[in-house]
Amino acid sequence: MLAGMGPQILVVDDEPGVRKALDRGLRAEGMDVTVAADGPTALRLARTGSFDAILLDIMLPGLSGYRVLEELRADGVATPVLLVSAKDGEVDQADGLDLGADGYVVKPFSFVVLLAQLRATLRRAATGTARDLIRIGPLTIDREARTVRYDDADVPLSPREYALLEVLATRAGTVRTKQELLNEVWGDEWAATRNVVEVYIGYLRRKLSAAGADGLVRTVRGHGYQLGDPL
Amino acid sequence: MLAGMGPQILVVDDEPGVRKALDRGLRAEGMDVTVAADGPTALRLARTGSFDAILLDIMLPGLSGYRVLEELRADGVATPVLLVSAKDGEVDQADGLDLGADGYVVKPFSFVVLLAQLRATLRRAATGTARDLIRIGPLTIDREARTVRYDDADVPLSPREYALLEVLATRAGTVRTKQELLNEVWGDEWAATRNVVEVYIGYLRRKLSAAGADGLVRTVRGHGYQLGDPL
DNA sequence: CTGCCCGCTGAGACGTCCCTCAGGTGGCGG
DNA sequence: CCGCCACCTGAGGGACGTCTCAGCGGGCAG
Repeated sequence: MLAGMGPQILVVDDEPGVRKALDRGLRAEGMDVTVAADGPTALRLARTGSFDAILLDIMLPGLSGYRVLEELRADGVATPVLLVSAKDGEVDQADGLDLGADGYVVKPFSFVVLLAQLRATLRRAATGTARDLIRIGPLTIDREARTVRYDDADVPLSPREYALLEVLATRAGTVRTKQELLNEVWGDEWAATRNVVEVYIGYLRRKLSAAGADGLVRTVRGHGYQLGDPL
Repeated sequence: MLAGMGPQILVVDDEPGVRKALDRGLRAEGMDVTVAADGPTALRLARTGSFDAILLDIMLPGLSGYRVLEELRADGVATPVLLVSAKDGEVDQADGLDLGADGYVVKPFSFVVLLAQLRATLRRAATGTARDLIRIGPLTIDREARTVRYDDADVPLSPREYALLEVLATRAGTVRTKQELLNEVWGDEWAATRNVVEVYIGYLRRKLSAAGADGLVRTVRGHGYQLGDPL
């Protein structure tokens, strides 16, 4: 694999082990990798605008990844950025997506997952497609990565919970009956089942509430459920 | 939502319940839906070429979905087709992907999953991007849907198993050491662990073997593992 | 041929996800 | 105000995914 053939990737991380692993893995995928260990170096390199994507760790000594991203965007550099956040919730005031990030990966990440995100980002950039996001106030649903964020905090959902939330979110403000939800989330041939929907609404509320989102899913007695304010 | 505004979808299924559910669900997403209950009708409608995508059940009375797809492609109709297969393995001689299908959904499907596939298909068609597939002989890995097929049979893998296979497949024919696999599949900060890789290689081999693929993953004693024939 | 060591595999512990069931609670009609 | 019924919730069981461990077997070096 010759240099200059593949997409140019800038990897920014302060841990040498992570840098090395990403370097090797991405090169094996035919990408050209440049590494940086700190914020200022990352900024200087990124400003050249010669990269197709940037993998940016948030926890950096001196200048946080958020700040790097912010400055880049302020300078008009539009290179796609994938934020890499530390394992714990990594609460921060600024919403990375609002700052212009193109995706998140949460440590510890499997390389395959990171690679999928990176490829998706490159593909979007190449074709000029927008990211497939649903935004309802501070709630952000990423339909491609199947992740949910509230106020920049990750909301970990099981597949079923995610599917239920997505269905509710696609028509936020309208009431969906339990039967509709059963059909769309659980499948078609569900003969007269139990109160699965109620239980999962409960799970969803609990997890959303833990992330600070209370009252998002409201019950319309005798009709069904509804996400967010009525239309 | 007015007709004519969204993507035109043709839904072909012989079960009225499924047709109705898909019709409602897709319309709620802003798509324009036309339904057909049998193969000949589907063919007639699809030949008009006025659809953006076709959801095609394989089990159809009279004319199977495979045949419908085959005839369409023979007629030069390039409309993207998503095959919907019955719950069991649905073994068939013809490889749907070879016939020109753009994706698979296995019943019973959650609507959210089907929708994600459909949206991806529409996006690809709109931007002219190719599907992200890895093919190694009769083995097909769909990196977008994270599914694996062997000889047109679905190989169900757990996330870990899939990740391991994908990493092996990205450089088929070359030997990957266990340490590399650990780094790329399990993550970076894995201090001196046990024989996880060996165990998962075992799982992978068992599942691949159950699908008819024997000897795909070979052991290079003292070095690591390798997918397929040496280069 | 023989012993060592790498790799394989079965068993099992542990967590998570999915679903059911049986009460409890609170809204709303009468 | 009272009772019914829709909804909620805690408890629990079964299935699955993930990882560890211990013992076995077979390749390969000596």
